[in-house]
Amino acid sequence: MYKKTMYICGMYSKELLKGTLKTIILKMLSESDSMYGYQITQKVKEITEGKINLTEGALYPALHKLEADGLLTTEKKTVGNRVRKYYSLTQTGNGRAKEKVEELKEFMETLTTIINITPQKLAWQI
Amino acid sequence: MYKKTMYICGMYSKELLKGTLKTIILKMLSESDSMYGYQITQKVKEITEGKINLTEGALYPALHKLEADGLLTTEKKTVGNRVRKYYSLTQTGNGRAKEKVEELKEFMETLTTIINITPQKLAWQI
DNA sequence: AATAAATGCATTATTTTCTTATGCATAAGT
DNA sequence: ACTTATGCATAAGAAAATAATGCATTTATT
Repeated sequence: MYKKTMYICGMYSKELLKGTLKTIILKMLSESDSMYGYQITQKVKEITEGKINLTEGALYPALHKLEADGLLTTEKKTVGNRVRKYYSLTQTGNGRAKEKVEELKEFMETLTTIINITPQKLAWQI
Repeated sequence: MYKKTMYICGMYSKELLKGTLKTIILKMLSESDSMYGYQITQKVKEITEGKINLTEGALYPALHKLEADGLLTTEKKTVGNRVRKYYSLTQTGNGRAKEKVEELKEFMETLTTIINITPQKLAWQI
């Protein structure tokens, strides 16, 4: 039996993670020379204290897409008897990583303004 | 001709908005007795200074879904010759709104920790 | 007066993206 | 022996958004 106990993606409503996956991947890779898929999931889990668990079904397609888009390059390394596929940012990918992180920051600021509005500020009708 | 110049959804990468739409809707409604669809789009646009423009194709299905889930009730009002469909939170919806906003806040905090990590903190290999 | 733009509802086809489940394979712990 | 962890990956299905429609009224512009 090769039953695999897959974590559901994160402790949050999974919905929220949508759209942020690629940014997270790019950010992780921008902080390291290279990482392999499983390593990314573990590192994200560690940093977020288990709050975000990337699923493989989401991660690998995303990595492949980023590679196809020329943002990542890959290199296979055999460690012991295991093959790891290391991903690293291309020059383009490095630029894109910065852009995406900036974009996410701005978006979070905007969301904050929505969340912080008080009934007073809304207390008028169009 | 009834050409409609629809805005692309927001100035941000549309991806990011995914998963946050319902939370935004619930938050807006929690600050007002009732709002109609178009009003929500305009209010969000105003608050975010044009950075988030909700599209109708996303908004209305989301509103209908929230209503079907018992979080919203609707009431049609005729203003002039126009019919507006006003949405307001049910008691359940009010509770859910608070939950979703809290969840979003926590998620943003988690994202911040990812974004703020420095190369130093990552400078080790698994 | 005619035209364009804005206001207001809504649906549909398509695409994107994620979840869930599956599959194989090795290593390490119990 | 069996389970858990490590490591890659694909595929079916669901979910949610985009983009494009459609209709009708009102307001602003020319």
